[in-house]
Amino acid sequence: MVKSMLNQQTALDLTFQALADPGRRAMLERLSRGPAAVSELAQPLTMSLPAVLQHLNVLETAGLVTSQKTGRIRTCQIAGSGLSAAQAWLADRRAEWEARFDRLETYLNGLQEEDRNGCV
Amino acid sequence: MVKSMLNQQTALDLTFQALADPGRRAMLERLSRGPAAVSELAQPLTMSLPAVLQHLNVLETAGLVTSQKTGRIRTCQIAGSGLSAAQAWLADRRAEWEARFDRLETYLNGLQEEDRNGCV
DNA sequence: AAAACACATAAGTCAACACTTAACTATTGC
DNA sequence: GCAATAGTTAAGTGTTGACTTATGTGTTTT
Repeated sequence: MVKSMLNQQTALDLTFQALADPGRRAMLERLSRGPAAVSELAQPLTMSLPAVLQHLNVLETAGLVTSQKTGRIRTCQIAGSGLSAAQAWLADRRAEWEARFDRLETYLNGLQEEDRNGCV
Repeated sequence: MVKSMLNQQTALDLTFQALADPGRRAMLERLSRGPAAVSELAQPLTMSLPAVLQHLNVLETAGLVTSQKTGRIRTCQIAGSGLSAAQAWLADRRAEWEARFDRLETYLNGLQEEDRNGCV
């Protein structure tokens, strides 16, 4: 369990790191609209093919993309599950923050109420 | 409009980059439970104070945290809006992916139907 | 006023990233 | 079989990132 927690933290590192690059995000955007070959992913990007391969590797290591090769063509697809860990982390933080925000609001409303009742 | 789009991409870069570090995520986790002073953020982390300040700077530049100084104490708080851009991007990708997945499923069901009807 | 506190800035180091070009390997089409 | 295609691997380079220590600046406390 301890190990899985550490792994999870590392997984989040890899995920957010992977998402931090605009080229990689562009690749993910393309893949979210359907599978694509490596050269298809490379086409809109202004970089060499080896560079694209390296980015692809980052995405695969992060579990955001899977690929398999048939013949001389490697077909890549997005891995929906990879995105959800990142999404969940963000949602958790927002939820906690908003809960705090709501409590603060309630507290302030309480103060206002006391004020109206002449309590100092 | 072009400029704002570029800025937004840069903003996502900064956001995901900021989220990629476990120390910074720890700081955000702490801040999602309420405001904190710099040394309070630093306390659980095994690094020097200047390092924490640098991380804090990254978080502020990414718009994930705000802070103001009163006296000799700088109080930091999470900026909920900063997280939402990242959340939105992830949600968009997932939505597109899931829509495609659903269409595929529908298509496969259609094939199965045809099969049952003896169509080849 | 002196000491302690809470942060801030500077400068330097070491590793990780994002590329590049060059050379190589397996398919596929002719 | 030979050439073109699609991807792969290796090695090198410049930049950025994550720290560090040393030193400096206001602000309280005593």
